[in-house]
Amino acid sequence: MTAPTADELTTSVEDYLKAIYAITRQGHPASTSDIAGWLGLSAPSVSGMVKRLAGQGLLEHRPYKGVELTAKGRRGALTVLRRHRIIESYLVERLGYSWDSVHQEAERLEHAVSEVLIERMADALGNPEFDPHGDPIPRPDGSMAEATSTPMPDIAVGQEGVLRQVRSNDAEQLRFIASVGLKPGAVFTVLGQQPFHGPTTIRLGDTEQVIGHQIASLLWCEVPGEQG
Amino acid sequence: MTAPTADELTTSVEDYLKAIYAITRQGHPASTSDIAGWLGLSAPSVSGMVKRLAGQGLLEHRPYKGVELTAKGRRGALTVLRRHRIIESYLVERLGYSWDSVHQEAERLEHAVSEVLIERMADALGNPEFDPHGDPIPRPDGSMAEATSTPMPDIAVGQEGVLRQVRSNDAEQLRFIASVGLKPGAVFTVLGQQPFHGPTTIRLGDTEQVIGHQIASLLWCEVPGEQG
DNA sequence: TAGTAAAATTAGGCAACCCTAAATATGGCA
DNA sequence: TGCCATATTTAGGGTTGCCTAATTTTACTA
Repeated sequence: MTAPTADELTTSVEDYLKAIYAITRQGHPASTSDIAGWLGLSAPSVSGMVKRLAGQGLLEHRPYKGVELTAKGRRGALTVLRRHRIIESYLVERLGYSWDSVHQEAERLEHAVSEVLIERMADALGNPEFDPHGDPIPRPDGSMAEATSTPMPDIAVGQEGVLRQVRSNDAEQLRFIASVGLKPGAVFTVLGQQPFHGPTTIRLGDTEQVIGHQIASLLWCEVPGEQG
Repeated sequence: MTAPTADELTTSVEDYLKAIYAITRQGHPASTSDIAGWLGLSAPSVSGMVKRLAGQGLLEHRPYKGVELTAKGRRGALTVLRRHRIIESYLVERLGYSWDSVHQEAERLEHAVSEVLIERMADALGNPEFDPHGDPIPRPDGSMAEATSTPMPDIAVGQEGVLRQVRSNDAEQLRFIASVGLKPGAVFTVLGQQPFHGPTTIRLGDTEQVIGHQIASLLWCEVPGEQG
């Protein structure tokens, strides 16, 4: 009894949870400097906040080792993530934002929006499972669809892929992409990927194509058998 | 040159400006306790904040006398008010909120929304001049349409009025309102108004009607000659 | 294993805002 | 005109969160 969870996290707390969630996705605990870098804060600020959050039961802190989210912290992070991605989806679908300009707006709104509004937006959109960036949207219960597509530059060399979505509204770009023979459903094999945002080389039918990073990262592809 | 205005007011500051704007609408300066009452804060808190806001050039403070907005302060207040009313309009029009449930949501969003988003929502709605409560929406330049209708309980006794809008989506309520002979365009005279949210008595044609406050405040009316 | 560079934490401060208690100014009434 | 209730402001504190400087821990390397 007494103060059960007192939800209502502050903007700062929500940002920390999101950051830690994103960092720990990689599998290892989040270090103080990881978090500081992610949020653009000084390490001592993070140290202090981490202590407070651990005190609230939102994360587990092993001093000098790093932090991980508790179940409660993860719940908070997923709630914010759902808000963020629903907002992005809504702004793109209903208010004409381009998918690459919504982030900043969502970043501020996600802390101000009520659960009711999020669910109304979600309903209005037909409860989408993926946002305009192709990232899966956490469901209200915290579960999430498997991410099934990947930007072309992230596909391992040698892998075969199927183009699923072209993330651009730019007529010029779309025309170029079509001109090299790529359209949703196209099957290709990745032959090479230069590092440092270099071009991707693919075999498409009988031809080889070299695709610059800017374009390649608009091409979201499914890699057969990638799922668990 | 140098720091021109450094816009970006905090949530608190925006709330103070809105409150002071609303209070000073009545013509007289806003007293510390008026503001405290409006915002639900202690008088000393307001005293302190007033000093800070005056320092920022947002309002003029005559100690022990009260405060008024400067041009800069008024601009801030009208910006927030525009945001608030556009948001309310959008939520009602596009996301199925009832006009009496949007206030709280708008109260939080108005501090998080960008100017771009507000203008997109406004465009999507066809740049409305009035919000779902009948209040005029400040234009981006700060000007505002004249408010031409008033809720029935706010009409002075003896005044004649014309029903312009029934602010309800509730079928029951609409049926009741129609049953007493009221429909948009109906002309009536206010015979009495009990205080403390008491009923309004009107003459409508040959009959007298007593209308409870809940219903009466849904009835937005035009009072001939009220405008300037 | 000692030594040191990097990472993390502690110390000490600051700004925004809010609060209660204590002092002070105002303005109306006797 | 003087007194007093009321309104306002000043004093003194607390919290959240961020920062820089100093200290401590860790972990890698010689």
